[in-house]
Amino acid sequence: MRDCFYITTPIYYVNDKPHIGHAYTSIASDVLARYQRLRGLSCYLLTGTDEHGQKVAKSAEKAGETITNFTDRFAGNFLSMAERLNISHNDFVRTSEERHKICAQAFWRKLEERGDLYDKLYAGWYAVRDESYYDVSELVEGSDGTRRAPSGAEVEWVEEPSIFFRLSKYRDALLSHYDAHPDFILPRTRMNEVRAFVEGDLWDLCVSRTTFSWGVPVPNRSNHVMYVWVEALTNYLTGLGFPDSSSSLFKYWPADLHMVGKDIVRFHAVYWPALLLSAGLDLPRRIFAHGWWTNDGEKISKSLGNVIDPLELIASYGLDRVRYFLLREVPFGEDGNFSHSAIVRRSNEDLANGLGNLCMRVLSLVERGWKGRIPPCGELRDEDRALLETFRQAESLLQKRIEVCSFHLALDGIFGCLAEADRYITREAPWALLKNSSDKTRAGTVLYVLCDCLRMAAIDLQCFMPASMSQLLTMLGVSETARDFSSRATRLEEGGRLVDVQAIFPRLEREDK
RNA sequence: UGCGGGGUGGAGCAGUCUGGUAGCUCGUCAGGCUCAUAACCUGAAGGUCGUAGGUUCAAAUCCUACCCCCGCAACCA
Repeated sequence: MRDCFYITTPIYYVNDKPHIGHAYTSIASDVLARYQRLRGLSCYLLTGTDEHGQKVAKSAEKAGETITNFTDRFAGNFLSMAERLNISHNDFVRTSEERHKICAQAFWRKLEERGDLYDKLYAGWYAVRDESYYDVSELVEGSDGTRRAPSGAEVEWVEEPSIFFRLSKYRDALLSHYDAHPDFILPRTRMNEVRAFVEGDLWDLCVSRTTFSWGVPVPNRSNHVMYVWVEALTNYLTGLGFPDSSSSLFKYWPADLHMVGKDIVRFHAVYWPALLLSAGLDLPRRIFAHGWWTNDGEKISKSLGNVIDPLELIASYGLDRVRYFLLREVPFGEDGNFSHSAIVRRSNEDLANGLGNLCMRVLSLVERGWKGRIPPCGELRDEDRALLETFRQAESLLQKRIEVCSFHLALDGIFGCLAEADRYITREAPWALLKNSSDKTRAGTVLYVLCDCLRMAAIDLQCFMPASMSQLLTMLGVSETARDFSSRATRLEEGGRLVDVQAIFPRLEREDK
């Protein structure tokens, strides 16, 4: 088995400030990265910004800034978002960087060497706004009688010398790859969409532009810049030092997972694999396309003014509640609805009443009866072993679910164990045992079992809520070096001292909004 | 028209791929506990799983037809 793992987020387009969708993609990727690291794999997580294209150039102009100032400013926003979200990325690629230019151009030469690029005078309908060409069959008539792209963008007849990539040549190779790797694109519905697209007519892709210059120049063709998508996708290689194959990072290729939003599946599942085949590089192992958020049932859009700022959410609720909510509330891959009442409810029911309260009821008894030291574990009864076994077995279930990005089920499984622990403590009633000095040994055993279960749950939950679970593990006296999955099999040290016990996830006031 | 998503007890959802006693959270009602973050535990009421056919020993789950709801200018995960 490979001992390393490579996960990427998309590179975010720097045209505006980060919103909940960017945060969502990054958090999901981060959970996976942390999970793999806790399993002992060396995991590389890459994120960054996409800074080229006519739209950025125009936005900068509109803002009265130089392009460099403009992109610095917005890239800074995305970088600081990553920090505020506690994203454990290893690198942050900006496509305006020199190393990216080197990478994209080297990649281009590979396509050229393969003979997959050719010149052709392009004559057709072009939408400036989409930076995309459209076949006449795709055009629709607008209400004013003009021709428009499917997106509604105005199109104009353009004739320009262009460079094409032989995408059509890779149609069969793509289809057989999909056949051989049914989990290449998840969820399955997205795979079906992609397959339908490829099974239809797959045209060659126009991959250069001469109408603007804010992009990576095509090698030896100074008046052409690369089509943004072809260039942008190569960021996943830039991050590993491509084309320097001696780079120590190159062992991470191919990517184990490209995390993307459902809107950019086609670029990742069709164009990118075809380009990689042409360049003679291995294909990524998986592409996961997640869904979108609505806000109180409404589509999120700037014109409706209901954009959700992730930084405001963190300020209101705290980071780990937000991370938990986003991944627990909705089956990953589907669209979901955000509302303030929903995040308050999740926080209170699951985190405060469930996990937080259980911790407090266990730890306060330990403080009271054993002066804050983990009690000795006496003879285990069947019910004790059963609970411990529940938590031990949770690991394999967690793995299966994380493997396919079923975050909501992964969390549900862990919280199901915690609910079992709540039933156990009620049944065993250690507070009652504690009243009788002859039963203290038994009470200690029950609490020991519970502390050990909390330890395992906290280890499992670290990837979702790193800061709070680190706090909990510290509280339990678990050393920094005993918090990975291999430590799960060890036992909590008897007599270990609890540290700084306090309520995690205090209840939130219900917000009726 | 088309494309995509969805219709499961009062609310929000899971389960549908791989058919086999209809499940979760919230809410309601009745008990219990009193260690705990007014938390926790037990029990109850409440659903012909959009409709109609079909396949099957068996269908929320597979097949067919139909009905209804949401989204589809731009920005955008």
